[in-house]
This record gives sequence, C-alpha cells and structure tokens, in this order.
Amino acid sequence: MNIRFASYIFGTKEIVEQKMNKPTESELEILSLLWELKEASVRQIHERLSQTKDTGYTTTLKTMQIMYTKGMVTRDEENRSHIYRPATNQQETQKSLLKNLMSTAFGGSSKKLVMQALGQDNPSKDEINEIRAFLDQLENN
Amino acid sequence: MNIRFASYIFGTKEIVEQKMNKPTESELEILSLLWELKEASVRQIHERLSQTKDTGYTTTLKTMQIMYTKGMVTRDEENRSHIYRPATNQQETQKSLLKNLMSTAFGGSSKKLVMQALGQDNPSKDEINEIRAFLDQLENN
DNA sequence: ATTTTAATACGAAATAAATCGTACTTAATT
DNA sequence: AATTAAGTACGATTTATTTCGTATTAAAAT
Repeated sequence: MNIRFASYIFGTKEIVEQKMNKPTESELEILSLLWELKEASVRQIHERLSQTKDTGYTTTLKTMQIMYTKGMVTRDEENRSHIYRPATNQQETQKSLLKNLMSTAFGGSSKKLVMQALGQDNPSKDEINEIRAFLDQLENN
Repeated sequence: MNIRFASYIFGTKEIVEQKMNKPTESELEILSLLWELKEASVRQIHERLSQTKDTGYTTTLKTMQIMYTKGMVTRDEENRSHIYRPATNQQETQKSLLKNLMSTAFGGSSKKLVMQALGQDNPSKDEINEIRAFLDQLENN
C-alpha cells in the first residue's frame, strides 16, 4: 500500500500535497540533461544520450512522452520539433533521491555518505574550501 | 548491450573482473538490514521490514532467495531456519550507488551532492569536525 | 508536384522486479 | 501418534519499465 495523495479541507480551501514520484533510471538520465541544457528537443537529448548509451531514437522519444504525461517535463509544441523543459525542481528531486539513498544504503547517516562521496571523486582545492565554508555555516545555526 | 564479464588470460593466470550488479530497491533494503545485523533469518528480516513496509512474509523470503542465487548473500542451512549474511561489501556497494547517483543526478559533481546531503540532515558538531578532518586529509594528498 | 527526410504518436512486445499462493517438509505441541 | 506451527521452495501472476516497430504527418529538397 502506497499513499500517493493526502487531501485536507480547511473551510473552503483545499490543499493537496502530492508526493513527488521518483523518476526511473532512464527518466533521470534525461531529466539531468534537461537540467543542464534548460531546454531541448528529443533529437538533442537523444544525441547526448546515445554517446553513453546504446539506445534507439524512438525509445528516447517514448520515454520523454511518458515523462510529459507524468508532468515531469513541459513541452512547447509550437514547432514541429517539440521543445521540452524540466518541470520538476532539480533541488527537490536531488534531495529526495539522496534522502532515499541515505536511508536505504547508509543507515541514515549523512556523515558516512558524505565521506564516501568525497573519497570517490577528487574535489579541487576550491571545492574543498567551499565545502568548509558550508560546514562553518551549518555549525552557526 | 551490457558488458557483464571481462576475462583476460595472462600466461597461466586468469583474471576475471565481474561487474557488481546493482541491487534493486527491495534487495537494498534487505542488504542494509543484513549489514546492520551481520546475520539474520528471513523471519528477523521480515519483522524489521514490515515495520516500515506493508509486505508479506513469502515476498521477503522469495527476495532473499533471489539474492542468494545472485550471490549477493550467503546462507547457513545447518538449521531449519536458514541464516543469511551479506556477501557484498558494504563500502563497495555504497560507492557504486553513490557514483551512479552522482553522475545521473548531480552532473558528476561531488561538491553539489555533498552539500545537498549535509543540508538535508543536521549533522552534529562532532560529525562536522570529522568531516573537516577528512577534508584536511584529502587536501594533503 | 513529387519525393525524401525528419518529426510525433502510440500499441505492443520484451524485460525486470515485486508479490503471493500453494505444496511440501520438519519440528514442536498436544 | 496426530495435529499444529513454522519453515523453505518455487511457479505464476501482477506491475513497472524499457524498447522498438509501424503508421502518420509535415517540412524540406528535388
């Protein structure tokens, strides 16, 4: 059983909180490209996608159409080649994916996750300093 | 097309690199519990799982059996109630999941991921200091 | 004007993942 | 000894996701 919607009625106002549904792996790949490019046609997305993934054009098209029906992206149908834009907030989506990973794979510890992520990649001196500044800021709250 | 195995023969030595296959969402939930408990019966896992998830006993059983056939866990069949243990290294699994998330959702930037994760949760003063120490260490490499 | 090219739409198949029911077995209880 | 309880095994179904082929349409090129 999965709760998708919660509705409350206060007087004449109805507030509907909708649980963001998690993008699938394929959807996330496309969403990421859209976040990066701000907007793109199916062709453009497919071009990028096919650099790293062996996939057919109509597969990309279909996935983007599904994302559209889910409200995950918007599209401008003015021209023959439709232009898609992300409709889901990048930060919100990242937050929810991280939260999910943190609780399922890291026993809820952000410290463990953070250290693992840092050890992974090799952040530059500048990036390290930005993270330090961020930690200082966190501490002063 | 997905490469699963790569084999090389050097003289008489054969080195086989096996791509770790990503646990599914359900498998990861179980794996996490096994990492925490070190070992457990299906019943024990199910007990814990059913606190947060509405799921049947045979579903948990079946999932664990599948994990066994995939080599993701080992099991001791000595007694009637089998005892399962994680066979995949926690660190390795975490690393690969993070790497995947970092590249698909965070455009490959560990900085962004780390900041998002820290902002998420509220790490304690001690934890913040541990992360600082870790950053210092990274810088000196 | 005709043909070719490049799009969308969408059903349907293939694959993956999750769920569950039923059969069977063994240990514990009566 | 018979019954009940508590396990495993596993096929089959359901649901989710990915992939692709074919029809159709509109623009561009000839």
